[in-house]
Amino acid sequence: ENIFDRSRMAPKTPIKNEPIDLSKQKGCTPERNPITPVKIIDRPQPDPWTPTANLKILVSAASPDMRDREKKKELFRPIENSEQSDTPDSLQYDIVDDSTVDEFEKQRPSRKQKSLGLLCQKFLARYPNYPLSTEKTTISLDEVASILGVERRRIYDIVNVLESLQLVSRVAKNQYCWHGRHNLSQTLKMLQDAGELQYGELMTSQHKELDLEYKFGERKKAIIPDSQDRPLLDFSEPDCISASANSRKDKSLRIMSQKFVMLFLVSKTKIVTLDIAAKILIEETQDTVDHSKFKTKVRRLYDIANVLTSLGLIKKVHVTEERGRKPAFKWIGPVEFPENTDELRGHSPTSDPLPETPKGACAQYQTSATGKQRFTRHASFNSAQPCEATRRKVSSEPNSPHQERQDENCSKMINLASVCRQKIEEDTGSAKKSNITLPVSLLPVPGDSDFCINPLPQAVFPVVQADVPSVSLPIGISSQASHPSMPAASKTENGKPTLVPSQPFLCFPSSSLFMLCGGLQENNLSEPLPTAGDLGSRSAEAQAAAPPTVCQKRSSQKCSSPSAPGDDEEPAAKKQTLEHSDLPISLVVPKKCSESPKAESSPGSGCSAAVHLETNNLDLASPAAPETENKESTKLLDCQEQGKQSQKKDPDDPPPGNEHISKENANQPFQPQYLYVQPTAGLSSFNFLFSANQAPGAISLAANQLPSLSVPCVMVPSAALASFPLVCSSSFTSPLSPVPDGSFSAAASTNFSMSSLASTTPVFLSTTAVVTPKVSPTPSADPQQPPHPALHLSPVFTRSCSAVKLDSPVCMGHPVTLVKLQQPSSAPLTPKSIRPAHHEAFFKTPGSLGDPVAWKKNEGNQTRNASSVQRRLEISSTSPD
DNA sequence: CGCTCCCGCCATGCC
DNA sequence: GGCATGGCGGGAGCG
Repeated sequence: ENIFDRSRMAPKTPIKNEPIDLSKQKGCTPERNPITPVKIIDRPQPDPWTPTANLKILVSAASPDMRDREKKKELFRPIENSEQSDTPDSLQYDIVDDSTVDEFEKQRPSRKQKSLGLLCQKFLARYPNYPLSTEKTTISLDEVASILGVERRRIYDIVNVLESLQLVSRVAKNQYCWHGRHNLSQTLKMLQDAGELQYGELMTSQHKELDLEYKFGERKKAIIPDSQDRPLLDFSEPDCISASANSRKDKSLRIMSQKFVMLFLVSKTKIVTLDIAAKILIEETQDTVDHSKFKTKVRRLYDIANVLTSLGLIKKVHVTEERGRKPAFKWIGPVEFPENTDELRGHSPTSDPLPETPKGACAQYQTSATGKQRFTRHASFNSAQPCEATRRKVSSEPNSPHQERQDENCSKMINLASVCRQKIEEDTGSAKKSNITLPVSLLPVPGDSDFCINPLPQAVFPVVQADVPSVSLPIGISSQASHPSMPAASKTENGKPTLVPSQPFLCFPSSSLFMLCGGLQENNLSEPLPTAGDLGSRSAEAQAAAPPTVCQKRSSQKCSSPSAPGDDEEPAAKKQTLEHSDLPISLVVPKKCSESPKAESSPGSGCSAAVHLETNNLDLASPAAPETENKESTKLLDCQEQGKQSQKKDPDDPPPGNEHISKENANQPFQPQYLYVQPTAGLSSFNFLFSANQAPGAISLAANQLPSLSVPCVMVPSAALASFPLVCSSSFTSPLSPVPDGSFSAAASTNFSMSSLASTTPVFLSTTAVVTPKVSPTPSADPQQPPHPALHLSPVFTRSCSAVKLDSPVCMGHPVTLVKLQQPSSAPLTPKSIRPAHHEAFFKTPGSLGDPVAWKKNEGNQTRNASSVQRRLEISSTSPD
């Protein structure tokens, strides 16, 4: 009763201050009153009588029904706020006073009730997820604001995020059109593609790297390739197209939202920590990031995250790292977007992404963009925005057909994707740069050959011939299971690349995939190794080739083939463990591991030291030492992969006991092994993998440097590898001591096993991706190390190595994960060093590749276009810090 | 005390 | 100048 009184009285006096215990109230009345206007809540002291107030009241009065509905819905909604439902204060309150319209505020509904997330839910509750195509729902910002009882500003926050996913589109001033989720998957797909381009490399390393990087200071640059490229972008302006000016700023929330989503889509683990996201999103970069800026970004991310959470696309989780627990969000939305064929389809140069794409916008977009500057992925991405901006200008016209707009958007996005593709293609073709990840689309089906044919072949062959891939490493990919060996050819489902038995090489288009199994033809198939799982999480499909026999088919699926004995998955464990939802996830593994000495065991190689280093990071899983390794190794990467798998299986639940699984895997002696060759300059885009299976001898290159000709190899876009942890192992046969990596590698952990053979043979491993990440850390950790360049695998390097060293020890590149280099680089060879050396190798080597032509062409550009890796290297080298 | 993130000031741009 | 948008960051709520 008291309450009532107050309320009544209240209207005139600002009572709000009074703290009333809502909880009490709640109890009182269930909802009786439908009518109460929700809002008004806090209206401040200002008199109730203000014009606005009246307006609001009127509005609310006008649509009580709606309100009710909304309320109810809210109540029912589970969401995180579920608790609130228990204590639905605000709502309840309203109800309570139904009698009093004024209701002034019920006292403040706790902060939670005013949260953007809840507000967004309310907002979403008003509109159907899948509206009939026929009906077009327009949203009036003012109306919604008043109904929901919030200021418009808040509505903008929601709408901007929704707009980034195309759930709504702006029709005119103050008006938005509700599209619902019909296009959501398409949008996500586009974002995913764009994300791969943009952040593909990152993915792999993801957490670790990022962490590391920033820990060390290098951070973003290294991480984000684009930034380097494009100078301008950032928010600043993309020059977009046609038009007009775009106000850059404006869309930042939208852009941020898209980028944020992209990060999830690209992330293997599907978990993105806020700080990492913030760092990545702060494009600018390099410099220090001012703390304030960072904070601001984080605030914005919370805003976005709240909306995405309401949409059911992400959920909050915590990641436990070395440093402690960090807030993070996990993607719980759709992961795969099957339908779009476009992507898959290839990228014919000309092809538009979508046939349907409406007009010109796209075309314009592309052209303009292209013309203006080289695209950077980033740029491209941004540029899209501008378009929107443009559109917006126009928007004021109510007339404009919504549909078109939407289409435009879509088309824009698509265009972006296409543009990116093109760009990539170009690069690829030219063999320039790099490592950039190729979008999946790039490699179409085998049939398409465009892709394969052009670029690949050339590049490939030469390489082989020229020298062997210098580095061949057998790599074991932790991932999935091991398969029994299989013939080379395999392909993936979608037409991903395939191996043709006859052919020596495989091309994998997408970054996603990866499993490779090299079948060695003659070489010694002898033991075919099982292939690895795919790395690419999502891509399970992608797969690999396996040694003859077994795997051929795995095509699409991950390799889950039977072969994998239970383990399915990736043995590797990442250190992280994901917990389902709530639980915190621990990314980190015990640090100790790093120290773990076990690894050292590798016998004889001169390089042992080097190995060790790596080992730390990597787990070696050798059959022999599975056990030891297992533990740690498991930790490593699994998360990612497992996560993926799990996702596939169960999105929500992480695979049951990642660790367990991983262990199992670990146990298994074999992991697929591949040899990885780093991309040479010319080839930069691709990575070559050779099957590890082969007998060491065979592979080892024994005699010639080129032993391999016969060996089949797979080319993988660097990006793809990025995802992998890396891998190498020479023979499975004798494992070196496995060394678990203490560090967690976020992404990729892999197990390596070095076999004795390895010892004899020199192996270099490194993933490009890996490298990158490392780099940053490295420097920090170690002072620059001039030495080591080798790892790179640059062909040249390799060659030399091979020639010289064949017998020698193995040098491994780091796996991505490695984060830390805790170890002092005891070994000279350590991967760390990789970077610096690279440069030279990179640049100089062209010849080595074998693909002279391409190479040359590119050369000029190359510098500019240096692959991301290169860039990184450069950067790092250049700026140590 | 730190994580969240609400709130609203104020800049930007268009009309 | 007014209005629509939305960047931004102070500082409060909450655990």
